[in-house]
Amino acid sequence: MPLPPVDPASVAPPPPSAAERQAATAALAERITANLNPEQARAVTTTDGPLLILAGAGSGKTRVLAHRVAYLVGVKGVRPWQILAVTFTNRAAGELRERIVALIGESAGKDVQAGTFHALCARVLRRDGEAIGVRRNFVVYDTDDQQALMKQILGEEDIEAKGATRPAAILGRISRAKNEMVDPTAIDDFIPVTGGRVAIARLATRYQERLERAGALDFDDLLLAAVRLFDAAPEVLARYQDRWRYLHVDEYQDTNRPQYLWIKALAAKHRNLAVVGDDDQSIYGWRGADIRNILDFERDYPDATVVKLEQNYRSTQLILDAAHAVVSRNKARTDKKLWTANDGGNSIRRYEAYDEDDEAEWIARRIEDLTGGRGSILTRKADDVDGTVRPLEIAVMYRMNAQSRAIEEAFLRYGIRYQIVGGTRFYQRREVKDALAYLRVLRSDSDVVSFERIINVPARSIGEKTIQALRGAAGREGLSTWDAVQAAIAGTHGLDVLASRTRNALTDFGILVKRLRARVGVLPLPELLDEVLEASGYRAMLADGSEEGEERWANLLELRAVTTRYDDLSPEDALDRLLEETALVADQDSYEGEADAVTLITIHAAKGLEFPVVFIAGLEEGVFPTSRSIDAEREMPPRLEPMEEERRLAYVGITRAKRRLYVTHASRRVFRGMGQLSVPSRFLVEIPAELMEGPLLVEGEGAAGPLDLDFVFGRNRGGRLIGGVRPGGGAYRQGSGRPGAPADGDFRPSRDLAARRGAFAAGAPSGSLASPGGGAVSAWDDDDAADAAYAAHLDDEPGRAPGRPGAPTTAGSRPPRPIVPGERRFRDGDRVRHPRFGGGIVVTSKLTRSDEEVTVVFTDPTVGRKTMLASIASLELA
DNA sequence: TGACGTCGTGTTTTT
DNA sequence: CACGACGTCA
Repeated sequence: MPLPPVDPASVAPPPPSAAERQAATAALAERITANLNPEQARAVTTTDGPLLILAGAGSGKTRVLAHRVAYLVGVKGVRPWQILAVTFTNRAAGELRERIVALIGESAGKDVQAGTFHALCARVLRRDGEAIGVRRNFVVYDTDDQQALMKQILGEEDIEAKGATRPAAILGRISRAKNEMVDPTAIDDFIPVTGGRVAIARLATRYQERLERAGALDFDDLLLAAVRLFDAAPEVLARYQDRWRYLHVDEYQDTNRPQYLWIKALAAKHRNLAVVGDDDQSIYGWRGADIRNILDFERDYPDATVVKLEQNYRSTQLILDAAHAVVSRNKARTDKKLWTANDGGNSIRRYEAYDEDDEAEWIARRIEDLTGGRGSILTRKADDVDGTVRPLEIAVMYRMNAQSRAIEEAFLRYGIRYQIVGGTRFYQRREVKDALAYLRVLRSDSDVVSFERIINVPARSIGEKTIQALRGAAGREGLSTWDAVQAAIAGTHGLDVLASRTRNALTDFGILVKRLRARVGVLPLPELLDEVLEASGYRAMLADGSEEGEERWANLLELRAVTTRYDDLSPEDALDRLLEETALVADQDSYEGEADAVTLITIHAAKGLEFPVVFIAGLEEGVFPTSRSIDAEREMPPRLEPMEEERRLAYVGITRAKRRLYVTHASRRVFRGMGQLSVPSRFLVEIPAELMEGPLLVEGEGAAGPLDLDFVFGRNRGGRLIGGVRPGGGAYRQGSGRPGAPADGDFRPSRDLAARRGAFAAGAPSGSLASPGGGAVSAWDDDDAADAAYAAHLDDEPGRAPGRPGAPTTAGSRPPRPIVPGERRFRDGDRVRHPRFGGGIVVTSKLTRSDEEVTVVFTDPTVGRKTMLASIASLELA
């Protein structure tokens, strides 16, 4: 702990007696554990030896970690820098550090080593990597860089890059081998191509050679090299073992083999290893995470103390019940159940949308209600959160980034502030990568990928042919890329065939780089960046008056702002740090908890976050769970792990919600430009009906029903079943009996599209529901049955039964709503069509003396929001 | 060489 | 749809 400076003039107090010191420490220990439950306290005070903390979602594990560090420092007298905390994301590391600082103060807190595996390994390698031949100034190649490199190799090997020979696909196989710690240059893995087969080992060999020559490590190599270093250089390992005596690993269930071995090596000497994790939240299997690492912890460390944190402080019991109902279907998991002292909570609200735009609109309207926004139909407080929620308390989560687009568009139309986390990551934007590539070129002669990235950006007439000549010469003559450029300028090393025009261009480029290099270490980093952008002509290139150029320039200014963060370092160190950190930082870390905006985020990226209100969109078979997991399940023999991982992902998503959860799905969705019909996700079905408004399960039609359907997804008006989902995942549909219409039978949702269309046309849309009132209702109408009932209740409209009797029986058509004098013809949420303005949705509608005033938000953004009189505008229900 | 159009193709999640 | 590969023309 920091001590106040000693004033020599003052009389030093007598040193405290041993007894006094002991009492003070005990008091501190008391204070640290005061606000913890007994299990949390045990996790905090069990400081020595291996410790496994099984921490369920929302059980306060970050709290435990932070308090544990405080306890180590304050009570056990451990020096802050002897404590290592490894997290999975930079954001988690930052949060943890913040919490620690809050507990033990800035000066001690900042010395605690907290970071991701990748960042820590990079740091270790930067310092000691030379022992295994890793250059001190290595660069980290991200996915883009790797692909650029692999593309080169495929070109040289004359392999057509498509399908399984796409750079990404090949790199995926190489990465998988590395994650399993199999040497990719020696694997027996081939891709069949027309007229032969491609050996992955050969491409991997080339790839590793290139990385080596470029002085680069990819993400996987960062971990592998760090493990290799500890293995090959015991004295280096010993140094780190003695420095980091108290080890903590967060999200242990997500560690892969190299990470496991790295931490195991570090822990081998002092054995003070505390790992925190939850097998139910293991969602990175596709990246090599090995759930066995946590399941086998007790086998690895037989003397381990095991603490289970099962009290949840985040969510309502209802939300926990829903989450548990889903995840407990998994076979591979340790049995456990979270509980909470929080109240029961609101039902989960479900909405079946017509398509993704309708889904997005519905979410936007719900958010208006929740926040009391301008279009809100709620004037009364209907439950604990409605009308009182701030945008920052809301998150919309989805399975894949592509889903955010429709939601963004709706938010734009509704004027809802939002922030997107993830997606196109900032440091992956072209202009940002270009600028960073310039900076990397200033630091390295050999970074081919960066050289090739910028050598002709902005255009300086150095084309593909020239680049290939340079590359060829570098390979042939063993030159660095920079030396190859010099050789081309001088016309040596067989590079004397280039036209004088290109030689001039190269000369100019060489002068530019030299000039900029002379400024490194002289100019402060932000000014160096200015100089780079100016001298290279990059700024001029963007200043073409286009909107795009402006946007890109704005991004570069943002990058410039980042460079000012390293003001306290020397310009040279600042540059190196920038390059290091930008390679290892994802945009996930850009999540701003403070901005008053709705958060749009993938479930993966949302892990570790919590929100009072959560929407999960796109709960459809094929989207969530993904079609890949469904395909895997259908393989012979079936592979069940992908589906179990999807289920865990659903669990993670649900448990992000503190008070209110909304789940949505669409009955049709445009995917890669093509409309697809969708069936509700099995995860929706797995949530017990009584926890949801708008139950999916129809009574008496469960798995044991006569048709052996997992659930029924629709009935026609007569209450006749129109289809359902088979236990194996296939779908069943009932024929309409009409001539020409398909007959009863099974079909496969993801393959037999024609059959699905048949099912769709046969009776009713896929999402028809039995309403709470018992009548049949078509949910692609607009709001689902529960929603309609809810709205009816709020509107206090007599004679409006829930579920809107008289629902259509034929897809696409809709009975006209009768015009009743003195009664509103349009209701909030109605989809309408206007001859000139196209389709839209009614936002508000109110009766005037003699007419009805309808406000409609049209789908066409150029039309926007319009208020019109129902008697004049030829507005029709769509 | 570079600008521009057409065609084909693939799609999760991220350090 | 959105992006990259490839072909054509200036």
